[in-house]
Amino acid sequence: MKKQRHKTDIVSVANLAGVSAATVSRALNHPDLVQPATRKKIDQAIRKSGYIRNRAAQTIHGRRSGTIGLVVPTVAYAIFAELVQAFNDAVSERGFTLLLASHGYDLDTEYGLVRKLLEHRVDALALIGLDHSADTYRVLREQNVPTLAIWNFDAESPVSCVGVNNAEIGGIAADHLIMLGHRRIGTIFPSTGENDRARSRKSAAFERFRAAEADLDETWQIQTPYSIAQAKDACLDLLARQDRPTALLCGNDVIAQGAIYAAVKLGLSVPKDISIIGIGDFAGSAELEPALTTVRIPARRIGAIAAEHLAAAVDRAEEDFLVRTRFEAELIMRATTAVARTK
Amino acid sequence: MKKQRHKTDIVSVANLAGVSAATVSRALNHPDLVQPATRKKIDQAIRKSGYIRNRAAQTIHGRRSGTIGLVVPTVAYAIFAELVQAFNDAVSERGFTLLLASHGYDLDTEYGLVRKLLEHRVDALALIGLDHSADTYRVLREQNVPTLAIWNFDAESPVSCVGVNNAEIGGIAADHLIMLGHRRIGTIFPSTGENDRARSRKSAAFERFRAAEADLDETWQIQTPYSIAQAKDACLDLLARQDRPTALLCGNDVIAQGAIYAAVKLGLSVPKDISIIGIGDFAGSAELEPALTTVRIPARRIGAIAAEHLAAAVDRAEEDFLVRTRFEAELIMRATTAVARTK
DNA sequence: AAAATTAATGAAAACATTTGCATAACTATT
DNA sequence: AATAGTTATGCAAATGTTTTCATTAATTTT
Repeated sequence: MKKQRHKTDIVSVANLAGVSAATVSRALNHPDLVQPATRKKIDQAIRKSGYIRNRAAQTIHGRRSGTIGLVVPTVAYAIFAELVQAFNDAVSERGFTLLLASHGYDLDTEYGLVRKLLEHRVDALALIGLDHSADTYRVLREQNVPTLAIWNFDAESPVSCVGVNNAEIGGIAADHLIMLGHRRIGTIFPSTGENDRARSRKSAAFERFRAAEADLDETWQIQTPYSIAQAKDACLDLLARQDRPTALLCGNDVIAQGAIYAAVKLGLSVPKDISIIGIGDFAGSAELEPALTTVRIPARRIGAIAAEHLAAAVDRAEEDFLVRTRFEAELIMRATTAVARTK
Repeated sequence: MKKQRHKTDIVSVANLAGVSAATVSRALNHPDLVQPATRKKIDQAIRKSGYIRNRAAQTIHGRRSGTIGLVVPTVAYAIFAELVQAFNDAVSERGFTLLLASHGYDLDTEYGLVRKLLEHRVDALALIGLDHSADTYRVLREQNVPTLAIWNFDAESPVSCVGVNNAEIGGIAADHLIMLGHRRIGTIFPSTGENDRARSRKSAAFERFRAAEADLDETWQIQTPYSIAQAKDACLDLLARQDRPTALLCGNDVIAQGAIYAAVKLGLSVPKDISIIGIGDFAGSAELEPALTTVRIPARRIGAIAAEHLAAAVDRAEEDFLVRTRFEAELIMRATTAVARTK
């Protein structure tokens, strides 16, 4: 065989089956409208010719593209991997395919990605958080594609959202440390410039700490990206000092993991010498030794519900899609926090 | 404003700019063919109308769809998250968008996903490993879409591949343990039924162990999915026994991580009481305490090169795309393995 | 058995774009 | 100044589907 490229489109299938293209189309989309006998002929023709429908042609005709876009900061770290998986599972179960894009925490890049996904005529679009450029919000409004912000809940969000209240989460984590008697507190957060999740958590936590008149020594407040290696590194410096905090609030579990490793490496006992609390409760956090105390964000459920909302909006062809679903965060007390020792 | 849905297609832009649709198309695709002045008018019209090109229409016309498909078993665990990220970065950099699908280690599901991606007319397609159903291989051959298997290298692979030799990797890991004097060996692998990576590693390792006349007590060989929690669980049983191996070879770093936690939890010292070696060298493995000895698979580089190959194949519109790139695996000695104690 | 209804199929228009060919308006050459 | 060559643009065909409308065939009703 020379070139198998004898374009196998719907009319070649129709010819092979001895029917019209319209009938083939119907056999595929509304099988009940075509006689079983013809359907069988068509099935055989399809099988024989190795025909695969052209989704682009359907899309152009005005049908759904059958794709849903998801834009995340990154998928490399556990933070979003679980979410992506859950979202993809749910979306896929409903017959959609996922278009994935990641911007590395840069909101201008994100705008470009959103445009690209819109060029592909995604039927719906999910973003992470509510921090997005004005351009992004504008284009989403103009195109009127069902859009949903995943991860944080905000009763006044300009677009639909499914997630948790990050300020509350920061509060929960802070309260836990305060309740255990900690008054010398260190925090490790990523840059909060273009990350509303981290920003809300951090400022809420600081508020509580200040109200409790905790010592928030400047040098105990570190900034590091979401990376185990970098968090561990940063913590090695902090924890090696004689004058260190008694508790560490970490922006998320990845950072907390780094912090724990740093402590173990330095021979410090967690939680006796230092209490550590994370945020997220990612896969693996429960298995850490010692097991991580953290505030659980139900990533899988959030991802699944988000997908469900969007798929439903597409199916119902909703004009003005707007839902806001709030998930409750929950303190998961494990083994990395303990009552503060009186110094 | 009532409904912004005054379909803003290329002709409405053309009208607004006072030119023909063809000219607008050219301004977008071959800017050098249209006069700067007209280009400017068109730019303004586009800006004003909020026009976003319809990729589906281009695709249908025979142009590239601008998408590349990636089918993975899962993205939830660190195993593939890094790879997906690297692949996506590289693909995106070259102007493509990623269509992601995951099948949860089920090759029939995988076939369905591949078909779906082909319906979307992906310009190229990447799969993980070389274990795929006959249907999958057939449809890929028929459609003649540049396809590439990521993760393992095989000089006789039926499709292009970029990766490592998993048998070699299994050998490297086994040799390391043997060289350290271990003769009582436990292994923890996932089900090798539909996973050629694990299968190759495992059988190669067993070969070496047998050649060294190691004790491979049946009850020391465990099967568990790629999950920290389940691996830890399984290891708790194994390591609690009086009669336990002196070294553990883990199917990958995720499993190894679970094994380490199990050992720590039982108060065993790694590597004094038990040596543990992983495979993969995922993000975070170096930071573990104790740091994990493992065989490095350069996931990021593999993902990037894979994307590069595919993008190039698309750009050159290659008829018969076939490349095979081998990456060398490398033993990374860290702190979880040590010389076997004479019992 | 004729008329009316229903079921199955086909012809053709529509979808949003790209591109080959044709045309018109310049610019350069003699 | 007439001709040839170039450049910028428009027209219309083509891409692979779906769907409306029309037509024919089969079935039911009278």
